[in-house]
Amino acid sequence: MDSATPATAINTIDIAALTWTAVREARVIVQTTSDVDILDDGYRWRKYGQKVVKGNPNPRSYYKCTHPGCTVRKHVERESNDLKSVITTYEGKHTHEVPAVRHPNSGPGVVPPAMPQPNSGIHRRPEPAPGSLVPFGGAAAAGFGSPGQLGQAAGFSFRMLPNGMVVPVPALGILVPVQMAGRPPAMQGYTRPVLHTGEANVNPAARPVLPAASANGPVAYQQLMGRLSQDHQL
DNA sequence: CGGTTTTGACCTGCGC
DNA sequence: GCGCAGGTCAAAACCG
Repeated sequence: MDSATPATAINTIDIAALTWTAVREARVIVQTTSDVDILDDGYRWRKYGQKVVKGNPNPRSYYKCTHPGCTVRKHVERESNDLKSVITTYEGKHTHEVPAVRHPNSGPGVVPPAMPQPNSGIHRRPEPAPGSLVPFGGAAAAGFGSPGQLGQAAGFSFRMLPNGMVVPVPALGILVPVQMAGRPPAMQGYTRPVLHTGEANVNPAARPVLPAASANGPVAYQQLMGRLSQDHQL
């Protein structure tokens, strides 16, 4: 039994790297500190596979966006040395709006809620991880969508860095829309960047300037995607 | 009944 | 050329 509330503490989220290939494929890696594996980003995902990767006893789960025609995929895995750390890798760009069932009034330019309601979540069941996981329906929603649950932590912490770069994220959220300098479109041979928050793998010279964007609240992933797309004129 | 999750097998690519 | 690892697909089962 948890000593704390069942609500997950989403402390930090790092969009650590993104890779743009010649085929307009976006890769965004998000690292979160959470008890739940899945980040409820408002889209609907269907799990299509699970695999144990070398060097990590925790299985990696593969998800596809369930929207017709949308080929966006994401992988979710936990760090072997930190079960609280969840790494979500998004590949591709959504060709549709967030299937939100709650804010039909959200127009362009409007920042949609970071997290939809538990009901509009992604999956019905959490993965039977050895840890004390809670159904992301409630946990994710509580963590992301309820400011009161986590205080300032309710906001997202976004970090976009050149692939393979790591930056320790402060407690407060920061949005960093930084363009990728580019990386060889090595889809197959792509190697996941090191994703350890707090690790000193950062090249100071390459660190982007971080605008204070967290004050306004959380930022949805899809907005992030959209921003990236605009930056790259996809 | 529809949609999603689970699990195993198969295929492809890379490294040695 | 062989082996290893990663990623994807397909079929069956389960839940709402």
